[in-house]
Amino acid sequence: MIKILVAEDDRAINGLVCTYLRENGYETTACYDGEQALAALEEGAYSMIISDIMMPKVDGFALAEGVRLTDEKTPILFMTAKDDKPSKLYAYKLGVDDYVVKPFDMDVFMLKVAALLRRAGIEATKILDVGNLSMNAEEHTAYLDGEELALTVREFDLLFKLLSYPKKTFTRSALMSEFWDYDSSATSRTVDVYMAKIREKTAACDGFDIVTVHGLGYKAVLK
Amino acid sequence: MIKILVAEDDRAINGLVCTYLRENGYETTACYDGEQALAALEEGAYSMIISDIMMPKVDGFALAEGVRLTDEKTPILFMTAKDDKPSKLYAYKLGVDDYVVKPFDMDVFMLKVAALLRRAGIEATKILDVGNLSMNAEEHTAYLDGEELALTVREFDLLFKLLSYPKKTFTRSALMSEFWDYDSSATSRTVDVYMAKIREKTAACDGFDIVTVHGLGYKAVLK
DNA sequence: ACAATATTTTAACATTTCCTTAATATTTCC
DNA sequence: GGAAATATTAAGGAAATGTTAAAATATTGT
Repeated sequence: MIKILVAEDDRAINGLVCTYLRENGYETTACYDGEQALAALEEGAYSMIISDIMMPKVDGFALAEGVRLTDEKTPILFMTAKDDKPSKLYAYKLGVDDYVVKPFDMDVFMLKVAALLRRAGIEATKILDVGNLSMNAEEHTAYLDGEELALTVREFDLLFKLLSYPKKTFTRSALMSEFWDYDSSATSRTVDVYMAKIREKTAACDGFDIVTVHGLGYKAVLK
Repeated sequence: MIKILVAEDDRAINGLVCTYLRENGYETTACYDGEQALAALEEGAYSMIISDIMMPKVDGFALAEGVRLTDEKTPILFMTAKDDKPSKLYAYKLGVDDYVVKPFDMDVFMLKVAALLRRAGIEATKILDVGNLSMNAEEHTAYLDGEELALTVREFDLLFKLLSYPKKTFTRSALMSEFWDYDSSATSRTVDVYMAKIREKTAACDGFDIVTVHGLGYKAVLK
């Protein structure tokens, strides 16, 4: 059973969204300000968070920021009247997954919800911020202290994967089967060379370390 | 994700149990009487049912009886203040798998839950908490009082195995056939050296002891 | 199509970590 | 007390990983 938290102070819109979600088989919890939402999140586990930006007490940005402190994976969808670029950029920087501008079409909205959930099952968020490093999987770009950090495709994929699941150890074969062609005959030692490369290029990163787990593989640990 | 249904009318106890379960990686649904529990069971599939005996509307016995009409497998664990023999006998007769008497120690309780799931053939949680030691098989990490405890792969595997089946004695050959290559020529004495290592590294653990069973092998006992 | 450039992969050697053994000390069981 | 099992330690060797450079392969620009 998929539980979705809906934070929106306009009760008419909140009710409408919840109704649609329930009709599509989701379980919903309605909150009418950010404070309520944070309280609800402490109570139970949710598969997704849908939130307005402008809300009493705690706004959507603060809510998203609070959630991302402890939870990098749960998809967050913003629905808002603010169609300005700075708000969008700020939202994505906070780790929000998607952004719909009111008024929106409910059918499209439902498709977005489904897509986000699907992706959450497979991959984490598209945007990653770890200390002074920021990665964007959509654009395949990385920024270190605001400066673009040149990473090759393989380097990017490997680093993004490790940082998407901090502390989780990945074996060389797991990484290779994900990023290398099926018929690739490359040695698993190739991964080692990339880790050396990544370590060298991210030496100035202050948010994490690439740690080798002897006998298993590699992991990223936040610090 | 493993979903567990918790049926208990005392909301404080229900909440406590759910919190612990969630902290150990399970998904929980709280019900406050037997009727609610039966309704929830019709709604979705659960890997396990934890229930009080004395509850409003439909009591634990009736709940277990109802479940066993159509479902012989799902483990049922009773937690109750009734420590009388007739109740226990009746419970086991109905097909209840285990029975804990309140008040109970939460760490022992969690191990019981893990053991029941394992016996039912349901892949257990990857998280193990015993006293001040916490192990995560997914991350292959161990924490002692919050500090990371460095364990090699072998050490981790052996300790995790012993703690997964507390009180069960493992022979050296059983452990070696599980964690060593089949063509490994290592002496079974090697296990002894690992036990010494593990004992040394877990000396500050307050939840268990690694005990030698003379002539057989080793086991972990909770304390 | 070609050269220039960038990326990927391999291979060789250096280094580190871990596993195993063996020798000795201690405990358990009869 | 004595035999067998287990505890303890340190050291040699095996295996895994780090590092570097060069070869192989892709990619790009002209």
